[in-house]
Amino acid sequence: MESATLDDVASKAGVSAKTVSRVVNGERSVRPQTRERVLRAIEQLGYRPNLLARGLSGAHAYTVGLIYDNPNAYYIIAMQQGALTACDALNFGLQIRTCNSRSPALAEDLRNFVHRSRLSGLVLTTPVSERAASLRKLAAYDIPFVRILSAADDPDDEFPCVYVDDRDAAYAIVSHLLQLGHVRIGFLQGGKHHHASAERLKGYKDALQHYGVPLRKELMIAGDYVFDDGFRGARRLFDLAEPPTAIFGCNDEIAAGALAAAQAAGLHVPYDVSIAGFEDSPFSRHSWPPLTTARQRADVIVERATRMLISRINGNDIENEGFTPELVVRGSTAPPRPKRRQRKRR
Amino acid sequence: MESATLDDVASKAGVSAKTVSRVVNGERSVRPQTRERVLRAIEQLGYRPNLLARGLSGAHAYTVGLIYDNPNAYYIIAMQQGALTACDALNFGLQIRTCNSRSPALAEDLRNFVHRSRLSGLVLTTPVSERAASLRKLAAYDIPFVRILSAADDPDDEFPCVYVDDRDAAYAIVSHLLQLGHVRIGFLQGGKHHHASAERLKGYKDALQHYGVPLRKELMIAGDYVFDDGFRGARRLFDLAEPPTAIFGCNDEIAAGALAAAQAAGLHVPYDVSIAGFEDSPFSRHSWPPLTTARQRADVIVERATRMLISRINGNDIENEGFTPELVVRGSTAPPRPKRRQRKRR
DNA sequence: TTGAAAGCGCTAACAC
DNA sequence: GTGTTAGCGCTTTCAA
Repeated sequence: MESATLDDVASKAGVSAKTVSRVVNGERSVRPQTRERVLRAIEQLGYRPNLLARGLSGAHAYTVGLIYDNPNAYYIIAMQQGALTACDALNFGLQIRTCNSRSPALAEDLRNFVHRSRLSGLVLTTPVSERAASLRKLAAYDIPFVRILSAADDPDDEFPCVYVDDRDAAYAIVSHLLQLGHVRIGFLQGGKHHHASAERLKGYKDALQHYGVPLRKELMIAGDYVFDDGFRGARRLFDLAEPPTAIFGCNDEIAAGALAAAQAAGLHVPYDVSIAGFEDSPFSRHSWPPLTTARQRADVIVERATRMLISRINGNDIENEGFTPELVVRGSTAPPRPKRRQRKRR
Repeated sequence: MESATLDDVASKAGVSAKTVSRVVNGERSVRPQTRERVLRAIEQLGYRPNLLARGLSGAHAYTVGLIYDNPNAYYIIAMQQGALTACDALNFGLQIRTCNSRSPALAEDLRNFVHRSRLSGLVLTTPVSERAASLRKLAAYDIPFVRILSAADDPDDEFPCVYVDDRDAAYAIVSHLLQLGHVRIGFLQGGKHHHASAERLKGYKDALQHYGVPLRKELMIAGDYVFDDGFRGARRLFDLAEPPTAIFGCNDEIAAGALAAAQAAGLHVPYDVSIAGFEDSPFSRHSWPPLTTARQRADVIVERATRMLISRINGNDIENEGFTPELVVRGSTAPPRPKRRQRKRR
């Protein structure tokens, strides 16, 4: 009942163990005909390589690490799911690890982790993937990695990546609000140590500019990706002499905080104020009203990154790829109340 | 830089490799004095056992599996955290796996998983842990496991477990509502394939009975542990000729659905209706108002279960242990509005 | 393009 | 109590 061994396959296919090993690992130097025979034997015996033996014997453990520094449970689960899908498909193991992306010893911590488990490489998610100095050290340690990062274009630098166009997605959300007729749109920023925060802010600014709406400092509130900052930030916006008619929170948790603040202030969403988030966590569907947001397929993105990483480890480089989160309109956004007449451009 | 090997430690301590192995694995038959010497050498060399070699060589891989069939991201993350804490402390690896607890092939799926990775044992969370027939098969396959289950008392059957007293916790929540003066208390049930649902229902009934409040069929609504069922169930309650003044949702997601339904119906929580949940997910703090709930320390519970499992694998059985989730009162519950005079007992 | 031999770091089984 | 020997299933030389 235990899985067949490499030797079993070898004798069944009438070749040596080493040849089977070559086929399993996709090495070139096997005659197609031989490869066929081996593959058939593998199929028939239901052979699956023993990761422990591979790892013990080889230069690396045929296992990749997924690194994150993120408190968002939904996001983590989605990423794990994506990484697992790729690893299962490619016969790799997966190790999961949190880290402190702001630690000065980040690169050393990751190196220890890699060496201890003899990992083949790392998938680095934001914001770990944005610590440039640490990345250079990792490269110097000869640790393969693929980054997931926030960028409007392929950075096309020395390190491979999957890039997510947060700017364009934020632009789409703010455009949606502008098209509904909103002019005063509050922006609750995310933590400064995420590059995505700056990108989303750019998207916000670009959209306003494109629609000819002047930027107002008092409508842009600093904060972090947490409920409480969304709550406090929104309250500050509501307290303005001329409060915004719409608020864009840099992620769903911030938006949920803003929603709570609106409710606490006796405001009706979306009639008194529209609120939009970012991420499409289940969270955004579980509020009332449900949140307009940008669907970020963390599972797909991480699966892609993991496949890129494993390909690289196997010696086949794959080109960088980009994703753009997609606007999802729900009940939390609606046209502003027609108090006084509002200009609507374009 | 790579970790020292067992042989390194052995030669440093002036003993054989096997003796070091014995010390590392906590076997009895080592003279304290020898053990001391070995431990010192381990310390000095910063030795950490190579899990791959252990697994390849030994009867099992010194790795346990955490099995769940649960869509709740917060819950999963908390469980992973707890399992990881225990595994790190005890030098075990951890593999994480979802499964379909209702599959007829559950036991076979788990066996394949265990054999493929040569796992040492499994931590089974609800509802996987409640599939009695599959459990018996696992035991027949000689796969060690520890269950986490919902029970008011130690079941004291043939299989080890950590038991969570959902009944008592539900009793506490309903008592809290009764003490506030609520008499008509709606109950939104959780999915029938979770034993916890039945336990929480019992707690609800027990509390009503204890306070002399008659049970009303129309206040108890069937459903599953999802937002939509909470929403729909609450709406049915609001539509009653005499709607409840309080609602107890079987978990936080159900309660969030009820909260949304209240808001959609223009009801103010807690002034028009009180709502309580169960679980203390971050979720319950991120709604408005925040939810009264029962704090279920999934991380602590799973850590305990994992430690029990590893102890058993090492041959030292540990007694079953129970936990009771603790009432957390937040803004979503308050005394009912004094419409007409309400009897208050006890 | 393929194969033979050696060994990864550890534990099992058995000796002493 | 402690040491010895063999071998887990695979990859890495290196040779054919």
